[in-house]
Amino acid sequence: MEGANGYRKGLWTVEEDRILMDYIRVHGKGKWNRIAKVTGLKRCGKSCRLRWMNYLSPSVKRGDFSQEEDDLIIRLHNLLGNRWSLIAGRVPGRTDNQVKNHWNTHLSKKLGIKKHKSKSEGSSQAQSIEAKEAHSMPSNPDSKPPSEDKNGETGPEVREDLPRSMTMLANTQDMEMGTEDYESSLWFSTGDLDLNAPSLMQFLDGHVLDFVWDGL
DNA sequence: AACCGTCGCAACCGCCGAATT
DNA sequence: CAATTCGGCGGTTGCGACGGT
Repeated sequence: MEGANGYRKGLWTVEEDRILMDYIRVHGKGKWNRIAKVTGLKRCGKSCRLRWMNYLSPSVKRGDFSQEEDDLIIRLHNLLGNRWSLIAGRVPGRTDNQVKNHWNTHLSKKLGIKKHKSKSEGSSQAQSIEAKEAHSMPSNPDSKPPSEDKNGETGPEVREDLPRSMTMLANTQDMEMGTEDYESSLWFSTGDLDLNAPSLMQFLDGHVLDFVWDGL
């Protein structure tokens, strides 16, 4: 159970959880590598951080994903690919690990998406779409078709205040989300989508969530 | 009841960029 | 400025739970 460096591995015990929570209550988050020294906990800093972020943090929502969360994740994944931390940042109470697991175990099956083995292919583009479940997406029979937009707007809107790529992003709210459309909607390459660019981050913070919710 | 295969989730690993020394 | 440390991310693995035979 202990690695060569003396750190424990595997599932956390109740006692370990308690020690970690006590530490964070007193010292706050961060300085994860200090925890082992300060508390005697035989866990590396990374493991402590992960345990807190994915399980112990009071902001983490437990339990099944709702249909709304599923739809939101599907749409965000469609936009962002496997940027789990970005996606999770826009699904309240869910962690990147939760979102990633949920995608890999439930949603990718639901959508008929196969994972490729190859690591180099990365991102959502590494995934192929099986035609068998075409038009099953978003698999919620109650979900409103995009055409029933709240404003009754029809057709893509060109936003002149945004770069072209942003406009295209924004217009994805009007996508028909059949599986084939899902595939074809992956219009960007990871190179096109520089998520570290401040403009895009501002865009995401200010816009994406709005239209994502509107589209549900 | 025992065995076996599958599933789902928690945790680990390797890598990278930022911050610090 | 180089080396080291730290925090974060995405991909992958390990294992317990569960269902079928």
